[in-house]
Amino acid sequence: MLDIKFVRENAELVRQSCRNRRARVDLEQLLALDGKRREILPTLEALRQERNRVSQEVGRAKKAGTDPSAVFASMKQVGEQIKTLEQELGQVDELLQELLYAIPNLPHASVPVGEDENANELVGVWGTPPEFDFEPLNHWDIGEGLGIVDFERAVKMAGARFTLLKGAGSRLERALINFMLDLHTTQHGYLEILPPFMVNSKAMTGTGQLPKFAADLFKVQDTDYWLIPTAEVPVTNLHMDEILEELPLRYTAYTPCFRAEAGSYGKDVRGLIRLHQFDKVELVQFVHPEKSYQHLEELTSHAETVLSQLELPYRRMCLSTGDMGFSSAKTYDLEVWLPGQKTYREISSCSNFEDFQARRIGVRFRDKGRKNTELAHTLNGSGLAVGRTMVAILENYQQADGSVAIPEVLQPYMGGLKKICVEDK
RNA sequence: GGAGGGAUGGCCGAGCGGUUUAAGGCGGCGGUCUUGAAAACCGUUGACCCAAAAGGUCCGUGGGUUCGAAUCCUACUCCCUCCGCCA
Repeated sequence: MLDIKFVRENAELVRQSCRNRRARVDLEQLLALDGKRREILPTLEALRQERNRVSQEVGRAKKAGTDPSAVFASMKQVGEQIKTLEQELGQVDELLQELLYAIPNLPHASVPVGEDENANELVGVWGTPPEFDFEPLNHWDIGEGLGIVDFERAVKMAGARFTLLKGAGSRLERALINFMLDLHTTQHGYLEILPPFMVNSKAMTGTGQLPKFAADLFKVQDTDYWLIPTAEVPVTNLHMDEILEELPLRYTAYTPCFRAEAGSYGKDVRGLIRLHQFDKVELVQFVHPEKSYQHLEELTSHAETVLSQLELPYRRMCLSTGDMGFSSAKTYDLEVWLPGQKTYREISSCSNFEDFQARRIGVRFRDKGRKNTELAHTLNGSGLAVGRTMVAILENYQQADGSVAIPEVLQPYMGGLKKICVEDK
């Protein structure tokens, strides 16, 4: 959520930003409501001041033994006026809030302006795509060939966009989770969190999934519980309504992620790329506003370290205004090379939300020795999407005989296994 | 699921209709004393709205009663204790 004061004073900038982000927002109504609010407030406060003053007088009179009841009739009217204005203000506030919630974050000046992903900017490319002396397979053919992924049975018990892993596949997933968590906690200074996998509406609103994107989420019937679409939600809400004493704070969390994937019919229907449930290790930071872009570089490099340690070729993109997430001010996507599909695919998304989420969640901090509180900046990034990392390993490490080599750093997590062959299933 | 108890400032905790601009304590900060520290003593110390002052809001959340609500009524949420069930 943007600061209403900022919107008021920079209406044109906000209008342009919404246009660049392809968001339709009724800014005129918002500004009109803001004006109305600022009209009501002084009147209301003057009346309340009057009521406070007279009430004190009544108290004093009663104590002194005189009869104060002469003012009661007129004060009753004041009370009624206050109630009327409060109701009016409440309605204005509610609508104002609703409109404010619908405005996407302001993109950082360095973000390329553009319609969609075609306007994304290539930041850099790392690693060399492997050469094969055979035609590399898709990960679903490799996985099924090895018997470590079962697409059909998962569909029977759950439906489309669900899969299940078996044997060395399950273990590889588990190995990846542990490897990533260990890397971030021991090398990058993150504290591991194991959060709830369901959260309430307030938390979903805090990070920006609600109220606008309910259709992308799964909700538990007859409750206020939503399945988390990413660990970003519980972990960023960790410090709801708190004044932090020390920054930066770095958290990492493994969770499954649940996404309704509404509107993605026909996209990535095969394989492990787009599922209703997938595993992810997330990185979240709470940082000082002056340093949040340094931290974005740092956090992104932490995600990149996972890729480089796994020796997977990847590139970094800076998302354009049209392709960025609603709450983000700047986002880098890391895209891993997939030889079976001969393309780069998103495996991590690292964003600086500046104070957009912090304002909704109420995360502030106080500089040592300072009196005022200030909103913290929040960031997060995938470090990494585990299922897609499995895809990348299957495709990049595939061998002519149908087996898949295990990246060296994962071998300790696989009980020393160097290669998944058909007989290992 | 049943019965009972509770929710007050960073924490503990008083207040149960009118100088509450929320007592007191702990913690934090500043000072006195000390070579330094501790102890002791003195002072100070919530958030939010408002450019600021003045002022206003906030005692779990919403609604109500009243001239006036932390205090009374009401609904909801959450927490605790006991019973039941249970990995």
